[in-house]
Amino acid sequence: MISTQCDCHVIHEEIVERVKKVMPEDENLYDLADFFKVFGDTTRIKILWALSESEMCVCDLAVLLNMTQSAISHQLRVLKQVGMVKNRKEGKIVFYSLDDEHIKGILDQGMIHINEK
Amino acid sequence: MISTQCDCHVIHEEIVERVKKVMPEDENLYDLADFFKVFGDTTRIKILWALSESEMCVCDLAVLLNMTQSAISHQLRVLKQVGMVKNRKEGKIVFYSLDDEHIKGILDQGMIHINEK
DNA sequence: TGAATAGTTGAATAAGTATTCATACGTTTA
DNA sequence: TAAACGTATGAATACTTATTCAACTATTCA
Repeated sequence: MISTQCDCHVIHEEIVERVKKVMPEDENLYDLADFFKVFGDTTRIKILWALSESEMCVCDLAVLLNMTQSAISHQLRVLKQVGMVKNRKEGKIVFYSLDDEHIKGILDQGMIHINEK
Repeated sequence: MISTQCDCHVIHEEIVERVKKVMPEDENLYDLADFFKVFGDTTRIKILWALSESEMCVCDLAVLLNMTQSAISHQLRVLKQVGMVKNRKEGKIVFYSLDDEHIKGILDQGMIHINEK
């Protein structure tokens, strides 16, 4: 037992029990946090936003974001691992594009939200 | 100029220019990443999910999440700073609740998304 | 007033992560 | 085949951040 620092949860027992029942499984909440974590980085946000507009190669993205190819490549790897982008090879050039039709919607909704605040 | 490692962006100049035009301001994208970053932590996700069900005091949350009051308190501070939760005091007890009606919708949408994958 | 309770806070620690650098890989072209 | 190009990758570094610990505030109650 970690948290027995105070006793008011005994008084609020009904509330705590009720909330406990509607809480999703720990594993799902962990996955959910991991999902949002991907959007919690400016570089990845920019890459996703760019790709929502057009397929682009690594070099294009590096120029667009004014960053090194290496940094972009590392982040593309993260995005591919979580299934948000896919790629195709054309000679030496690797073109990346979105692999999830919900991405733009999520970005848009987030943007609407922060503009409301 | 950071990224002049390759030249294919010259060939793709039209694409890069077009994407550049639709990209939101850097500041907005930074804010957007910060917004999602809040959801990118299991503890905060759990707190938000719990509060979406019921107002709760710090102690209740600590018991529910099996964490120390201190850890919960620190995260509640973060959530309050970004305007996601508010609190009211009743004697010694501080009750927290959601201060943003979109939170539950965003959590739900995220959950639907990861369950689809 | 003094002890107990609920919560907050600052500093320290530990864990995670974004970028850089150097290098390696695969493809094209001279 | 050698050089050049576009990309990927591993290790190192620097930075961020979640939790813990100890101390502190504010409120209640005996």
